[in-house]
Amino acid sequence: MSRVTAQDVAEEAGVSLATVDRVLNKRKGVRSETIKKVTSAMDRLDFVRDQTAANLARRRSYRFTFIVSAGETSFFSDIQSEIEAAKSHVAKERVDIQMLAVPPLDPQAIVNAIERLGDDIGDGLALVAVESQAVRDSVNSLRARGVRVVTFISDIPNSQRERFVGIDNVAAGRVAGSLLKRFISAPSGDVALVAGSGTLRDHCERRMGFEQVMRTECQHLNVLPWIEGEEMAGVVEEKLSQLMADNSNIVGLYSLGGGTRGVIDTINSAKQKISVVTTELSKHTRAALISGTVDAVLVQDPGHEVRSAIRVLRALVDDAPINEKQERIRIEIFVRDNLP
Amino acid sequence: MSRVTAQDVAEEAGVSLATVDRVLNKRKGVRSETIKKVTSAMDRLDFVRDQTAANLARRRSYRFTFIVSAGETSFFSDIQSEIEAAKSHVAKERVDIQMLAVPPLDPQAIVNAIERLGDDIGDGLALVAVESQAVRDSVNSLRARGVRVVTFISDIPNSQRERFVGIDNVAAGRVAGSLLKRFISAPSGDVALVAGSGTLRDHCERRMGFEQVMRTECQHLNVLPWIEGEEMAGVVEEKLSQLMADNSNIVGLYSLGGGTRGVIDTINSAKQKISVVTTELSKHTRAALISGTVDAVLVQDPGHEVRSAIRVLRALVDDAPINEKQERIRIEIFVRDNLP
DNA sequence: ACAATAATGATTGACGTACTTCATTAAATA
DNA sequence: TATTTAATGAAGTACGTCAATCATTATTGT
Repeated sequence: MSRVTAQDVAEEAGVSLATVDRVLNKRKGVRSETIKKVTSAMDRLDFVRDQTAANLARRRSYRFTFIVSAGETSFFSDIQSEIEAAKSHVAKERVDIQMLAVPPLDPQAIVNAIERLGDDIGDGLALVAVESQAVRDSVNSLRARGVRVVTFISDIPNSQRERFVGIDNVAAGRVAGSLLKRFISAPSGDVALVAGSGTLRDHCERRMGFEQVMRTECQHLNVLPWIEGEEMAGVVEEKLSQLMADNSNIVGLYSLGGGTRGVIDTINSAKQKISVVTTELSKHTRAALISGTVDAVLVQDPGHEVRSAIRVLRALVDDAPINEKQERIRIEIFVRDNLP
Repeated sequence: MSRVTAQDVAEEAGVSLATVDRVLNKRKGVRSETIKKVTSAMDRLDFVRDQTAANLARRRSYRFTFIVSAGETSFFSDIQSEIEAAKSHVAKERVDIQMLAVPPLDPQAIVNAIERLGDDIGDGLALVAVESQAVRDSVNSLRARGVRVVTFISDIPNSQRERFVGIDNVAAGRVAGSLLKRFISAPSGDVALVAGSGTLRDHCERRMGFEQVMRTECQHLNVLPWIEGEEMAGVVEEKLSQLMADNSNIVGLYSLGGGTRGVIDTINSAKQKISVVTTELSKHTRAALISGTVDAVLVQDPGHEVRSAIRVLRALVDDAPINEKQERIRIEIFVRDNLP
């Protein structure tokens, strides 16, 4: 009925509790045949060590730092509130989380933040990375100090970060492309592309994926030069209305980053029927989905990403296996009818 | 540096550890003003009780039972292997899980299984429900005995189950409808509907959602009488080829349950270009997505559902709050480019 | 065969909370 | 004021594992 304890294993194996403990924690000073006796007893009894008791005894607690962009987009404020929510939740399990918001698109700000934190950074760092050699170096030196590092939402390949928690942005772009391909029923026409900034890796990757599909599978569609909206609704609105005035045959649009509100406003006041795919669930995109202005929204779930980053960091610290299926961040597609 | 303990709270509040404990566990015999002293001390010190230590001291362990359909569909074998995987994972946290597979579509089998288990069912049950008064009664009497019950994948409304872990099937049907609506570029035509069995609540609900959208938004499309495939590829194949022979203008198809393999085989050997939406990620649907036979697949993630059911049961036993966002099961849409 | 070394046993005190018992003090009632 | 009742304190044991210490055996090499 009650659980099998290390004491039970000791009795079954005919050794002392101390020896079982030595085996359990891989300490030296046990003959290999004794180890075998103990492990086989564990198998027979179906022993699983009680992780909670172990953590308690080890007085292990985890301290993780999140460094995120302080951008005023709804996506990053969602991320921040998800971190806050997760923080109070995992506090019960001896996990302590601190969050730092740094100016967006500023590699030096990240480096400085890491510098300033010093050892206070704790056992692990989840970082919304910006591609730059300085950040890469900073990450690598953290790893050398034994701090576990995961990149978060935006990756830095070729660094020693141990894992990337986020979506495959090239694939996201491809999804947008193949959805638009199916949504557009016109035999030919132009497709507009609205992005935030060319300096953001994830935006570039999405664009790449999107154009890949357009080029190879949609010869009947012509992708117009992209609009850089600088994440500001006003700028997007101005540039996009200009583009639509110049091109009367726009049949599709993919908005792959910030500034989606500007896109929606512009399309709403236009007369053409355009198939639209955008990014991020916000008040505006939801309303646009429901009204039919937008056909689909591609999303990465911030809550899932935050919780996943924490679980991954914890597994890294514990040298425990990672549940790949659980930690894969999905590219979610929302249409009007599966809105949460 | 180190965590705040109940002892620290006692000192801060100027009371004894015993009193803090009484407050913490809501035991009686403490004046309300003393309670206030203690809780305010907790706030000041930012105390969070260590759940792991608490569970250890309480010698609380959880025992949950899963009763699932033994159907040979890939979906249920996925579910079963996810339960197995979760089982070994949560064993470390004093959660013990047993799984029972019962013949599908058989209410009596469920009732008998519950009967036979008796108290061995443990603290909670996750049940792939079949609608029937006997099952409803069985669930209700479990609840009366203090066993926490969640329905799983398929719900029994009007029972005393405390929660349903699964997707909104009506919404799933609507998603299929609004995707097909966008995918079909022909100005008019017929739409085929393939289901497993009319006795399955989730299939009926999906059909309802689908027809809702078709009726209200797709007057140009004509939904043909549905095909009941009884979850067998052969039956589906036969009936569907007949249907396609009789109706030369089929432009869309929604396969909402089992037997998807038969659908795919039939379509592959047909010449028409049909827009297709199906359910469940399997070897076959993946291949069909990649080859372009199928345009989109609607999925509920079995791994997420299993883990969610366990977390929910645990929260119910602990009287802890449930993280609604985390536990909402999504209707996932897969196209060729976001396949996991 | 003897010392030197390696392996094992026995014991103990954490870790932070739960829960009980018994003693003590304060407040409410007669 | 005496007496009952309620509130609080003090102390201890338990949960299952970790980790350290010291004593006791086995197992080596010489």
